[in-house]
Amino acid sequence: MFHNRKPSALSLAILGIISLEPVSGYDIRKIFCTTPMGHFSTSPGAIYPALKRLKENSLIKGQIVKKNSLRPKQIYALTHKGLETLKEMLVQPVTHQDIIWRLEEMILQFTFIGNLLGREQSLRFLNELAFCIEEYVPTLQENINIQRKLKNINGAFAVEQGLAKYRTTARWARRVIRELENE
Amino acid sequence: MFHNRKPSALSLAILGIISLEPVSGYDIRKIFCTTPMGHFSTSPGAIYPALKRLKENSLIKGQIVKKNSLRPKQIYALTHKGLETLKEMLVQPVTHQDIIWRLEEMILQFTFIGNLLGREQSLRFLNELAFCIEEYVPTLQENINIQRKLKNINGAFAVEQGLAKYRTTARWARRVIRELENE
DNA sequence: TGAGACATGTAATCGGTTACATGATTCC
DNA sequence: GGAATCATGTAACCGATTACATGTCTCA
Repeated sequence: MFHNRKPSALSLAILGIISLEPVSGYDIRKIFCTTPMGHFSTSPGAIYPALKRLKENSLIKGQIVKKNSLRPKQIYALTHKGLETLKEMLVQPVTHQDIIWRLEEMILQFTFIGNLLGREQSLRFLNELAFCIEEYVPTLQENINIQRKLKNINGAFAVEQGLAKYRTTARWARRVIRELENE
Repeated sequence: MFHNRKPSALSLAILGIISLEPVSGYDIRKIFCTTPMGHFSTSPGAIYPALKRLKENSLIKGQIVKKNSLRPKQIYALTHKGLETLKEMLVQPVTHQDIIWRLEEMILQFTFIGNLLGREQSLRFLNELAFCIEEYVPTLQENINIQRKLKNINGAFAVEQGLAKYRTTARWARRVIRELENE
């Protein structure tokens, strides 16, 4: 895992949550159920197997609270390897592909960058994000024109929605950059 | 399929594309590769199996072009059942859950509503979408306050991004409603 | 002492990703 | 006749969903 393939968004979210403070599987599920992070699944059938995989790959370790119980409760913490892996993931440059296919995951990454890597990396990340989006916007604009020429009215409207969302995200990034710089 | 479970977003996209005009699998893939609809996979390993399933469920039928060939080329069209199924999916009311978990899919649906069901249904859909989003916004706002209280600075910023995106989508919907009404 | 929240998990199924394989057509 | 593009598919793998199962603690 993570050597040969990208982690799922859910695994990343779990690693990030655990990096803030050690928690149990149930705690993680509660966070997913009560915050927008729940966007990446709230199902125990996804969360517990994901924890199992992370543990098998030595990215997290579980401390068993109630011993001698048929229902062992575990508190998970990052291992050294887990922390390094997470940090390495968070310093990766933002790519064109990322903003097309994984924008939500990028925002998730930003959440953890502040805590683990500090302001400078947050700024680096936001600048790259804004740059990639601004680079992508003309492509969408062109696509709107194509849809209009094809008389695909709703299609053109739909792409406009995508465009508006990207613009909003770029503006958000620029605003947060200013706020972080003025601290 | 579709009797007992929701179709995947990819299946819906394929049905919608075919509803516009009969096309081959390759044509579909080209559309995915060259438009933002590609958000729902561009991989032949997803598209061809999806076509196969749709065909097995009699939602589409394929007309074989080159007969007696080892590589039969097929042009797919909706069956009566397929058209009815698609229409039925598109008249479903927009729910709270939809805008949290499937917003992109909702926009995709809007693309096809105009062609298949006309202006009135487009307006119905957009009104429901805007209403659900506006209902959801306060929840996000509250979550931002919670994150701030927890001193989770980047977390608060991240939720702000989600909020801004929802607001943008609601404004987009309201704007498109006005444009459709003034036609 | 029973209800409900806390807490952890498994099994069946399904669909997407990646990588691979292969045939058909076009054009130089 | 070779390269590129058109065109259709399969196989291994993986992770998410749904539904189910079960144990534990708290408090009225």
